[in-house]
Amino acid sequence: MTGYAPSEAARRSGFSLDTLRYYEKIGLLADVGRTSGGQRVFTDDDLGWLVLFRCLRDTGMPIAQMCRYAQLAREGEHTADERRELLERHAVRVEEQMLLLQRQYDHLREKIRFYEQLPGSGSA
Amino acid sequence: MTGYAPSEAARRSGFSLDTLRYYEKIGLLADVGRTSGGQRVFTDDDLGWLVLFRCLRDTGMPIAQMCRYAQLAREGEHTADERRELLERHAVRVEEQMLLLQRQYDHLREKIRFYEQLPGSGSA
DNA sequence: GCTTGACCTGGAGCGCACTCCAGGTTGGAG
DNA sequence: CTCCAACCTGGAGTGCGCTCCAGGTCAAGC
Repeated sequence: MTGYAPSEAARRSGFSLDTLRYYEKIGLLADVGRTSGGQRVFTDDDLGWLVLFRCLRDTGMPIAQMCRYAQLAREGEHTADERRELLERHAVRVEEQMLLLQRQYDHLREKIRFYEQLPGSGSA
Repeated sequence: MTGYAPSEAARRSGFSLDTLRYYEKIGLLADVGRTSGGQRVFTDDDLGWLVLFRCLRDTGMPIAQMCRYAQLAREGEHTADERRELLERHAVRVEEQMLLLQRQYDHLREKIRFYEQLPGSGSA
């Protein structure tokens, strides 16, 4: 049960201090420990959550949906199915996103090739 | 030189009418034709630009950068190199984005597999 | 000629996800 | 004991990219 100072948690998760506080304020990150003086102490478990949030944010999940996921997890084991489904649906959206990104990347590369082969055309 | 009504341009480009007007207002789309009565008429050339903007937006280019690109194109052939470089740098960022997305997608799939194999654990 | 749906303008408003701030507290190093 | 960097709070502000609105105009079909 190692404890991490806010700055350390920020460093490890890649979120800013303000973002960590914000995530706690909106209830995404719950029950973060405190010192007697009121300063936050993040556990390995908190860090695990942050790594998950990093993954979900990087793949474009809205914060509201992450809140829902976290809420379900807090409610206990019986929500495991719903949580899995939520992640599965998200994964499908990510697949679509990846396909679109690949398609548009190909367009972009084609456009660049056009510049390389026919330099100087002013049209779009 | 076919002309398209705003609603048709919106349908073909996937941008909303408001977005088309917005793009014109900020100078991203310039010199859009008008009827004698003041209603917009989009040309195939305009549509070509919109398709490019769609590509750049879908790959995450900020609007300010698209404006810069469009501005350069308007300045003439001598900016072709700069335009190509701008697109190239963007393409590199897109590649990084695709790698990150793939990595985080893999994490997500791993997480889902975990739910499928060990249903019911409450931790993150 | 009249109707009606598509279009026009300038400007305000929105949703998201932070980010910053002022003014005060904490706690480890020396 | 003192110092100062790191931390705390509530709340305001920011940046982006649209999106919506009111109040009016246009133009194609009947």
